[in-house]
Parts: sequence; C-alpha cells; structure tokens
Amino acid sequence: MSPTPQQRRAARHQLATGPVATRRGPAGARKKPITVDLIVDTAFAIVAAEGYDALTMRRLATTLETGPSSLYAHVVNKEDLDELLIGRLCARVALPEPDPATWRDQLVDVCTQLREQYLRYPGISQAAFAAAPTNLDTLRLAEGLLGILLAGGVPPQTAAWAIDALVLYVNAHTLEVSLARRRPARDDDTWVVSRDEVLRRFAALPETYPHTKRHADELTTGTPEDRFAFTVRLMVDGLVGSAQG
Amino acid sequence: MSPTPQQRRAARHQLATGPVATRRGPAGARKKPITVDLIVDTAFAIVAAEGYDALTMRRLATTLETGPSSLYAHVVNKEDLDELLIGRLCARVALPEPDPATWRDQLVDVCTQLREQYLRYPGISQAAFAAAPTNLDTLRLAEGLLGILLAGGVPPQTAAWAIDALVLYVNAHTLEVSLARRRPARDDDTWVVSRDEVLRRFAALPETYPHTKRHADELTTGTPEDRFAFTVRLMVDGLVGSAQG
DNA sequence: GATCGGTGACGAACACCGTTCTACTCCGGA
DNA sequence: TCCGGAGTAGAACGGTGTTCGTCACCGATC
Repeated sequence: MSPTPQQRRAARHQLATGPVATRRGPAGARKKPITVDLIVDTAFAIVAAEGYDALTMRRLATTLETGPSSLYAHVVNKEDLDELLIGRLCARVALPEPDPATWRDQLVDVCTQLREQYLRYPGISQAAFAAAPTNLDTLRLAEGLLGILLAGGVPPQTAAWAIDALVLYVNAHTLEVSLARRRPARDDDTWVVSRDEVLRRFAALPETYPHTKRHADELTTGTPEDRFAFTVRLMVDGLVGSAQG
Repeated sequence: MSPTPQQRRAARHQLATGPVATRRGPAGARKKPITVDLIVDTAFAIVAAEGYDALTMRRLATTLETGPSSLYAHVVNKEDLDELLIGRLCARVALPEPDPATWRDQLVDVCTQLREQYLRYPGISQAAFAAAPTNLDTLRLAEGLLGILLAGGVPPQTAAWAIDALVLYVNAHTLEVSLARRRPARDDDTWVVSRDEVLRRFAALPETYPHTKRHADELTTGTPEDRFAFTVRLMVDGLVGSAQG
C-alpha cells in the first residue's frame, strides 16, 4: 500500500483519492527505503537542530543520502512537506476533556502546548500561516479548542472567532521569538544583543518619544513566556464578558 | 551628502554612523540616478501590484533598468530593504492625540490603519516579524500606542505588553489574509476556494469532530475585517479591567 | 585646468534554492 | 518469466541573494 503524495494530501482534506497502488520499485540498493515518515522525521531533526531556514529539499535529501528529486515521490512539494510537519506537530497537542469549571486554564494549557511545539522547531510556525483550514490534523486542534470554549459557555460565534485569534497569536508569537533568537548568530553589531543595549538606545531617543523614555523599564522587561501568558490571559479575560458561566 | 546604506541603517537604530561622504560616482549615463528613495518607491509598487513574493533584488533592479548589484550601494541587503519598507509604512499611520474618553477607539483606529497599510502591500507583514525593536520609525508607532494606553489609565507594564500583543496580532492577521488571498491563483483543486467548499468538507468530517460539524456555520462566517475587529476588541476589552478610568 | 581618490553603476560569478524531466532499476502481480 | 508501475537518482531548468572586480564619473584639492 503506497498512496502517492498527491493522494495523501487529498485525503487530509477529505477529497477523492483514487485507487491506491501496491509498492513496487527500487529500494534494494538502499539500506533503508525512503518513506514519507522518514522524510518528516528527518525534517523535524534538521529544524530542531538548525531552525526552519535550514530545511531545504537539498539538505533533506543529503541527510537521507539521496537526491532531492527522490523526495517528490513522497511529498507533493515543499509546501506539502510544511503541511505534513505542521499537522504532525499539532497532533502532539494533548486535548483535555472540556471542563466548565476550568475552561480558561484549559485554553491557556492548549495554547501553551502548541507554543512549546512550535518553539521546539525554531521558525516552523511561519509554515502554519499558509495552512489551509481543512487539514484534519489542524482541525482536531480547533475542535478541541471549540469544545473547551463551548463548555465555558462562550457563544458559538464568539468561540469560532476566538479560536482564530488565539491560533494566530500563537503563530505570531513563536515566529517572532524564533527570529529574535536567531539574531545573535550574526556578527553585525547593528542589532540588539541585550536588554541593556535596548535601554541605552531608548535613553538616547529624542524628546519626541517621552513615554518610551519614561517607561523603558516596563517596555523591555518580561520574558517571552511572560508576554505570551499575558496575551493569552488578556484574550481569555476578554472572553469572560461573553461567557454565560 | 550620501551616507552609505550601512550608515543609514545605523542611524535608524541610533548607532554611530561615522563621517558622511560627498556624492561622487557615475550617474551621467542614466536618466535618473538610483537613490534609496527610488528603490523603496519601486519596491512598494512591485509589492502593491504583485505581492511581497514578487519582490526580489533582480526584479527590483530590472524595473529600475540596472543590475541587482547596483542596489547594494544603497541598501545593505534585502533585509535592510525590508526594514526600510516596514519603517516607511509605519510612518504613514496617523497617531491621534491621546484622549482618556476615547482611548479604546483610538487603539482600534491605529491598529486598523496599520492593518490597511499592510494589506495594501500583500504579504509584506512577514517582513515585520524580523524587525528589530529599536528602529525609530516603528518605535514612533509604539510611542503613540503607549500614549493612548497611558491616557486610558492602563498601568505602564500592562500597556507595554499590550503593545507587543496588538502589533503581533496585526502582523499575523494581515499575513494570513494575504496568503489566503494569494491561494486562488493556483490551479490545484486541493485547496479551498469558497465557504461552500469548506462547509461541504466540514459536513463530511467524521464523528470525532462533533462541535465543528454542529457549528460549521459560525466557524466559516465572518469577513477578515469582522475577525480583525473582533480580536482587537477582545484584547481591548481584556485591558479594561486593568484600566483605572 | 589637472589630478586624485572615493563613490556609484554594472557584469560575471558564486553558492544556493525548488522542481521537472529522463533513464534506470526493482518490485509485485499475472 | 514477463511486464508495467513505482521508486531512485542525476542532470538540468529557472530562479534566489550577494560578492567581487572593473570602470566611469564626480567633487575636492592643488
């Protein structure tokens, strides 16, 4: 059983897939035949170690000791690979049984898990922005969030749009954090390397920036985790007014 | 007076720039010498017409009737160009005089303006994710938002993190909208082209997606503007509890 | 006006990218 | 055993950002 990459992708979006062929073809000369799972696992390893930018078809193929064109027997294209990665990653998020008493904490928990997955693979969240809304793996996550929100008494329309907002924010936050962490690798001294340096530059701002100068401390304090927790809480707090429990 | 691109970039981040050289060099054979403003204006035109992905150094150079290497006399690299574009774009946002009575509407207004700028140049917001936090043009925007939040009685620490959240959300939202709008240009039928198609697929989901199936209508309704307004309001509502007025 | 050195313009080339096309080998079914 | 389909792999296509070297032009200085 070996569906083509196009068929696999169609199945993920509940489209007709056509007949599935039996495996045939060379792999005898290879110690390990290339499979889509092997490609995905290898891709994750590269991203985890070197960031999403390091993930190229050539890099992937080299790591697998083959040529880049061999990958196209298993994935439609790079974008398809992105979708596989994001889907796999979303599948790792454990969805709690919705509880009306703790729905807010449950929301925070799911978002935090997703954040952790994205940060484990630096930069990968940029692939999530292009994801189509009908992939079964990512829909599972949305389904879980929807269940939690409904259990909390949030009206369906509000819940639907809140999912959109939360997921987008997690994407954006993790992308920014990943890009900022990548920055110190550059030897260019233009960029910021420390909070002290930012404070120095804020202090040197002209008088047209009075608030920034006065509150430089607050503007520069807080870890990425602090900011993430703040924002998710902010959104959840904003939902409380519309919840009926 | 002609600072090098490296010097211009340093100035934007309040770093030492060194001596500025007098303009010298050929332009006699060209009807119009290349300047950084010309590069930026040309880049905006390309992005506005064809999206951010169409903006390559080669495309830009061809449009300017030169070779790509000529651009590097005026911009440090592509990333520098990104920064110039984002800075220019942020500079177009009109910042209101903070008003304690209408601070919430003012917040929504600034975010909406920024959204509009980003959507005018489809996909450009992805360049904003990599922006360093010390660019003077983008700091002006943060300064304006900070003024509004403080006028509304939001504590400085909350205000600082709220700016982070709002700006990130605007980036993410506009990027997603831009990518989704780009999708119909593809002739691949795997992707969604209409709400009806999404509804069809939601209806076809297995029983493990009960909430999604039941609330398919709410999940698929709402324009990008609706969703944007909802989320900004959600965050602003979340801030009300911490505001003292 | 002549000279000089710095700057801007530009082509060639580098090192990379995603993907397609073609040829070949291997596999499983008949 | 034969055949056709599937998988592997190299060559090549069309593209990317950037550097390097060369040349022409410009402005400051003498």
